[in-house]
Amino acid sequence: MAEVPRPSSRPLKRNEIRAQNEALILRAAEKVFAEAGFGGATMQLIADLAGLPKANLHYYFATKEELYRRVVQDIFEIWLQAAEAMDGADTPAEGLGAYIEAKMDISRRHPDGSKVWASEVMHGAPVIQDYLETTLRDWTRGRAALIQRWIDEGQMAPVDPEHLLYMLWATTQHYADFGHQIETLNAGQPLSDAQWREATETVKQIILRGIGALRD
Amino acid sequence: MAEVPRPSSRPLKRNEIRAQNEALILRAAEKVFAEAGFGGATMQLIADLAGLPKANLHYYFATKEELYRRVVQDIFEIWLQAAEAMDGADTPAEGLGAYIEAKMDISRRHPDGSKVWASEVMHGAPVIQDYLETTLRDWTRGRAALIQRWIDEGQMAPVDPEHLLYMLWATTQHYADFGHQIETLNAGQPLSDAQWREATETVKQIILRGIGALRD
DNA sequence: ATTTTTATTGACCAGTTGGTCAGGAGGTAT
DNA sequence: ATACCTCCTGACCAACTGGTCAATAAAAAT
Repeated sequence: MAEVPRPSSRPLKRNEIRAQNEALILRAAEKVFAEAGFGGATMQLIADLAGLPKANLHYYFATKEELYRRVVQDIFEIWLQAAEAMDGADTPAEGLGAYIEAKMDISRRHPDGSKVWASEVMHGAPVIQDYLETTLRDWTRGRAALIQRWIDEGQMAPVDPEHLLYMLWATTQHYADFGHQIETLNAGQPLSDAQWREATETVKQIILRGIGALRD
Repeated sequence: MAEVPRPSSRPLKRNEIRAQNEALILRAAEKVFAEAGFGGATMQLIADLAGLPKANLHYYFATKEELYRRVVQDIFEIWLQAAEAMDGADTPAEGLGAYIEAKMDISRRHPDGSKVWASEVMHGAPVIQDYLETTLRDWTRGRAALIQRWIDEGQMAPVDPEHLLYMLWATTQHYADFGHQIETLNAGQPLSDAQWREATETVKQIILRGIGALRD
């Protein structure tokens, strides 16, 4: 594995050193955890990818699990932020369309984070169970209520809001989590800009039409 | 972990012993691989769950990887078989509807296998890459052609067939792979019969309507 | 009955892993 | 300058892992 280069090499202040090394380690950890899973990842691999001695990792992150937890939290934060695209929209087509676009964009830009999250949930969420039960549950309830409002207003068909949300998550995250499979079926090539656009449009079209949010 | 009991305890012929122990080990392995990932799974854990000494596992499966490969192949076979539900259908509503139902059923009955597959693909398909490039690629091409035929016949809207397939996989498998998350959001309870039916119907409705395969 | 093949298992091993630690280097404040 | 705090790292270790093996039991074939 090639090392991740440091952004620059001018003299560093202490604040910067900490911030920079943590970021460096987190980036390497995200990749290694995504590729090998928690159990398959080793601190040595992460250290090599970050270009630091293993002992240095333990200086910034006491345990492998602490490092892992940070990686999982980071992707969760990114998703929460993307969810804001859904608020402030008047119509389902607008709100859900923007949410789909935001999540597809994240799948493209943070495939490793998505995989780590998927892996964590698949294994029973041993380290982020509390997030599921608090933040995620609240978030889901709120958005389900928003969707229900749209249904009550006659702006979309009466579908179960939670299952609709699951469908959005499943479909968008699939492009990150199963990216390798998609790439293999795409003649071994990563999706091009145009293909990502087509994927996003297809997903939007099928779902928005499927819930009767498109006038046609 | 509690042991998986042997089906019966009458005197066994050699054929039966082999078949029974392999099945016993495979079932335990599927569960452990699903819960811990390949790297996190240990032969000792699998042995304990199967109720056999670890050395006995190595008698039937030479290496951990060989055992793992068998687990992955098994779920793949199950999915291929389910795909036949799609053939012989005259309309997209019929064919895709049956396929969705079959895949939802598998997600419910074989959640562990689905997770192992997902994990394998997420980590770059190190042991089943050839399957992706041969069987899966051929299968996908064939079904995409079938969908394209439906489009050409005017039986459904012109959506990209491959992205539609990805959407079917993503949505149905999500109920297995992210089952823990769904359960957590469902007040910690597994989905009931009625909830599984509602999930299946919601998925079918949104997708079939989304591709214009439902007359309404 | 005896030989041969298959199945079983406790004990063992070499390699790897997460994590520790003492000692030193390098900024920062006084 | 010097005392102090943060940062760095090679060497080390106890625990665990996949896998081996020789000895034994059980069944099948002769």
